[in-house]
Amino acid sequence: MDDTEQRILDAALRVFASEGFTGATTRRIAEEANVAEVTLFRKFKSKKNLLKEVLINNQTVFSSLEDLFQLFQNEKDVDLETELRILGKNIAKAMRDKKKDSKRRMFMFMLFEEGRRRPEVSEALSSFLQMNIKPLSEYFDLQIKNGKMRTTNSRSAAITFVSYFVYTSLLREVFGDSFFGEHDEEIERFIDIFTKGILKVEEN
Amino acid sequence: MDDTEQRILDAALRVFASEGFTGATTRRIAEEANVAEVTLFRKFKSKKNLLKEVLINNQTVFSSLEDLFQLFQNEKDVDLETELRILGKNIAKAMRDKKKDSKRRMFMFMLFEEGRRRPEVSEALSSFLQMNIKPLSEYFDLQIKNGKMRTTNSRSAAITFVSYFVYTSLLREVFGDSFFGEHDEEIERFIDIFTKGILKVEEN
DNA sequence: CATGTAAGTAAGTAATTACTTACTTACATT
DNA sequence: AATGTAAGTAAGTAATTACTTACTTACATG
Repeated sequence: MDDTEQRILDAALRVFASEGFTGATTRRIAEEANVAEVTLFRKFKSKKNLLKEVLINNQTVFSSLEDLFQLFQNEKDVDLETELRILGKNIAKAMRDKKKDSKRRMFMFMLFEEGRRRPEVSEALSSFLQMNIKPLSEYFDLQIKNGKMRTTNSRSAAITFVSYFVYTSLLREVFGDSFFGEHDEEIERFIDIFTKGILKVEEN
Repeated sequence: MDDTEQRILDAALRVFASEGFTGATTRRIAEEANVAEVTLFRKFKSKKNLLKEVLINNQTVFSSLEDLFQLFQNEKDVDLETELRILGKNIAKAMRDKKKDSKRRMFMFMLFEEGRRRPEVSEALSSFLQMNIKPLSEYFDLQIKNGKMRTTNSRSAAITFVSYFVYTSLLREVFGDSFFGEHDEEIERFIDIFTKGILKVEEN
């Protein structure tokens, strides 16, 4: 809505993401937003409240996974493995491409730290995570119904899937690409395991 | 070695874990260790240096996964799924039981945050993660050789396995047990997916 | 032109915090 | 008994930080 407010919110997201909540200073946020520090306090009473507003401001944006799924819901003739492979690569691509997304991921990560101490934060974080896991669960339920997926707990499958992407994107953020090799190949291997499992199947 | 030093190191681990590096104060650490603040500075020049020493002090302790594997290396007649199930539950148990471990996990988690800004920290963290992933990879390589596991990239398998436990233990730490249900059941379901995959297998 | 609004400038306050200095106490070793 | 060592006490410094107050400037609207 308000240009100044939005600039402060954006700057806060960036600074919180890179410095953590405790490490972020209101001065630095104000600088980054090109406003006087006092303006920040006029608009958002306190630093704590600013964090809360950043959370509210980004709630819809955070649920980016949801969009990606809409691509798939209707096509019933593609096999599941291919579909997941495409999905995985899209997620990875979305993570890699947008610099803004990197900030958002780091912000989310900061929320984990902060959430341990502040219940409001952990609540917001929880609902965000549910937002990612829920559509994935529903997608898996659909696949089970369509007979493409064996009967497993869809939520567990979703958590397993999300675990991998959250964890590896975290590692990439901290260590750069040195920790593993090529992004897409790594994902291929994960999808292979996720779909087919690691067990050797006896051939009859 | 030195009782006082060790008490400070232990206290630092706890406080860093619960407050983060920036949030932790030297006063609080000193209190927690029952020493005068000045003693802390005499022993460990600076707060930064204290973090470094905590890292060094806990390097061996962190590689707890390694111990768990020694249980398995020799038994060749147990099937892989059962073995992994037991391993998974042991990891979960180790995470749940020891309060000290909770602090260590949170400390590790703090390192992720801090590692983005301090290369020495991310280095230490990296070598710790390798310590967990490496024995697991080797274990998988052995299973492949023994014909119990199909040929996949063992490192990818290890990362997938570790992802799940890191991510879920993180969630449990932040949200308590409310986020998912019973620990052991959840792990059963993960192992089921990890070993057999989610795809429906055509029956001939 | 008058008034209200959104923003800035400048200065400051009170608390916190990493870290220091100077001196003291308690204890162990020679 | 003398000396060294590890620890404490007390006080303080310089910087930072969240947040406030008082006043000013620029602009838009009636």
